[in-house]
Amino acid sequence: MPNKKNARTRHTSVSQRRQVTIIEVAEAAGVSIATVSRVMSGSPSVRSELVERVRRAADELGYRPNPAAQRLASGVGDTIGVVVPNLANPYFYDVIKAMNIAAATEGYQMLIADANEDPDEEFDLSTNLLRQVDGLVLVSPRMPAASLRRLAQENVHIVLVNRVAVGVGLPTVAVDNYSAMVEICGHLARLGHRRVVYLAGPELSWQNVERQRAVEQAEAFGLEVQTVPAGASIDTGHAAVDRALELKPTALVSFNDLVAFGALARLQELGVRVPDDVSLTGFDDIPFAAYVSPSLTTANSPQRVLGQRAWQVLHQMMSGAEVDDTPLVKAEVVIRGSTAAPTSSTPDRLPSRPAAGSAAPSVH
Amino acid sequence: MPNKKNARTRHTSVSQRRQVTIIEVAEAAGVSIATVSRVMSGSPSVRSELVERVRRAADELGYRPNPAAQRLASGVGDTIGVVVPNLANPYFYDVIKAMNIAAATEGYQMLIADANEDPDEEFDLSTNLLRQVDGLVLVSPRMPAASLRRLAQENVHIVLVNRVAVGVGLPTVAVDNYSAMVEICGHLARLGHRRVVYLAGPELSWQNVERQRAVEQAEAFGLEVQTVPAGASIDTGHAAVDRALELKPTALVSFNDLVAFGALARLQELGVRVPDDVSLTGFDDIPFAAYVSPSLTTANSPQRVLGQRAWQVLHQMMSGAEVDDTPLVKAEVVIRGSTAAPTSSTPDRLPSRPAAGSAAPSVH
DNA sequence: CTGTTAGCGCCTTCAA
DNA sequence: TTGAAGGCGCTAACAG
Repeated sequence: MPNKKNARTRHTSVSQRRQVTIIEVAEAAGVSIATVSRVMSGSPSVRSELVERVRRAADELGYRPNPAAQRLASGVGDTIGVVVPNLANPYFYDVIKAMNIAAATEGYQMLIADANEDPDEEFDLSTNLLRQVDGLVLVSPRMPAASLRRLAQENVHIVLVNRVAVGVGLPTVAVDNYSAMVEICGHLARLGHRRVVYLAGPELSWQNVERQRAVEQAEAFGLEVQTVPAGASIDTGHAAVDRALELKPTALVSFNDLVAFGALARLQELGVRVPDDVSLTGFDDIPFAAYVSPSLTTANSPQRVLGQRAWQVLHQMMSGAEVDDTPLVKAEVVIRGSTAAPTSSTPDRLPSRPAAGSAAPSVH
Repeated sequence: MPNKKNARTRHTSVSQRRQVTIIEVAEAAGVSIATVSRVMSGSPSVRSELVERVRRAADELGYRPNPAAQRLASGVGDTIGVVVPNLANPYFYDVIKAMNIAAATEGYQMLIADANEDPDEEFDLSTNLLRQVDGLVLVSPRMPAASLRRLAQENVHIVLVNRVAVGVGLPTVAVDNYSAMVEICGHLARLGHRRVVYLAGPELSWQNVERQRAVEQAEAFGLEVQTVPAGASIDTGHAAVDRALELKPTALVSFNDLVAFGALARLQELGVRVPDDVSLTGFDDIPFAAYVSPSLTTANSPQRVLGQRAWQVLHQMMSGAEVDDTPLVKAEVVIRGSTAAPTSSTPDRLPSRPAAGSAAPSVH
């Protein structure tokens, strides 16, 4: 508890009024606190006259139950926790937003934690949240399976999003990354591409593992695949391009859209044209993928569905229902302007200018 | 409390263990619960030998204090609430993320609520959150001043972000929208633009009021300004373009970047070239503004600073410190590719094709 | 420095 | 259908 009570600033002029408790309501209504409690929780076994009286007293006094007390007494609350690797990634927002809406519909609130792409922090935040929420959603967790297993042992309901962990016994909601990525590679192969570089995501990311597996699998289609480590954000994509180009690929396959954006910016700085000189693909189809230029060929990972389903599963667990193991969610490949057939004259030497003029976007 | 306890699914195989309480730790360590409490809260007045014994007992048993009980007993907690109009707007990401990081550094957690651009829900969510958090941040609230005033009366610390409300007595952290928008208009005027349409944001948004005020003020520069209502999201921008074009402007000034993105997409569908046929500006400089094509002229609203400052102010209030009224944060205008001098041949009739080929991004 | 003891506000048997 | 009373787990005086 980092806090002290009883603060006062020149902004808080009005005399702070204490919390209205159930006792005051009971007195005002001339009933016992038990009755008030019953009325507040909508118990049917209260004479309607009393219900009326209590209701009136309650909102005249502006009574609102104290959640901490409710939770302490009843053992349950109305909030769920969510841990994400990085709050700055739009991909997660859609998942979170969908989840939040679904949860709010049933009266639940959301405690959010940002792990900053750090697996250890992820675990710490999770254990911490565990104590105060009724359910926990881990979105794309990077923490090791052993950590997940420890969490699974705890007395809280947990669901995993976009992380399939075998032998952990946690229900999972995930996208079929593999198939979609195979399709993307197939698309490139059909266009006539041969040399492809995969701009890899975070090593510990299940999604990265799946996508990379697919890309490598694509060698069966005659693609020659090499991998360059990048990450999950715009700047890692930007930074990885130079190494990737040394391998003289005709196409760059990015871990996700953000990496692709970064790569695109760098390519433009270098004067390498997309898709004329090199094709580029993303993954996730975040809302901006359609608005960059050239618009990005990517795979539409249905975030909203994921979010809704995650809540649905969690809710099932919390209400003691049997949990359906949900199948992988399909991701649709979206062909846009950033991919095309390779030209015969793949540039063997690159332009030496470090950056084009004012048109070149700067990366922060 | 929407919840029931005691759920069981085929996933939760291990026998759920009860919460370890302070009593068990006390017994295991052979001390009183008061001592355990002291040790856990780092009180200096405990013999180091006992500290040691308690610590060992605590983590052997895996003891973690129950936050609900702590909060009930002490009256304070360690979580702050945040209400945003729309979680899907990237503008808010950075504000939230910065705030979250700052708060986490001091041991605070974040309860998030999405008001879905609905002022009433905003108020409800706020009053609800009020009961269970130690501080509340309202980001760009659209609710009426009267509602804010009621909230201000409550026994919680509140800070406003990007909403200046006079006579409400709530500390505020905000961007200087007005000056930046005046600058944007000046930029257009210097380029030689005369007829400008403002794609307005949400009516109840203070930021919109400020930006619109600035645009209208720009008539002093010789700009002829007309306003078309749009909103705060991509699709509202997309939808507003047709009406805007009827006014035959040489430049479109958008409420924010998202609206500009939507407008850009629609303009491209119509075959109207940016900036050749019409210039376009945004506001906020979200990370993607540099990556669309043409890259967007906009104003860099320093979200991170806002987030940090919001936390700083809130923290000051919560710790009873005097609150500095912070001055408006300056927004820098960023000139990019979407603005240029108007050509003499402003298209009087538009191309009739409803949409260009595969290059036209689709809006969802 | 340490232990005892009231509560914090509410829920929930258990009787009536 | 209602009320009385015992906790929920912890903090914070207050004694010693």
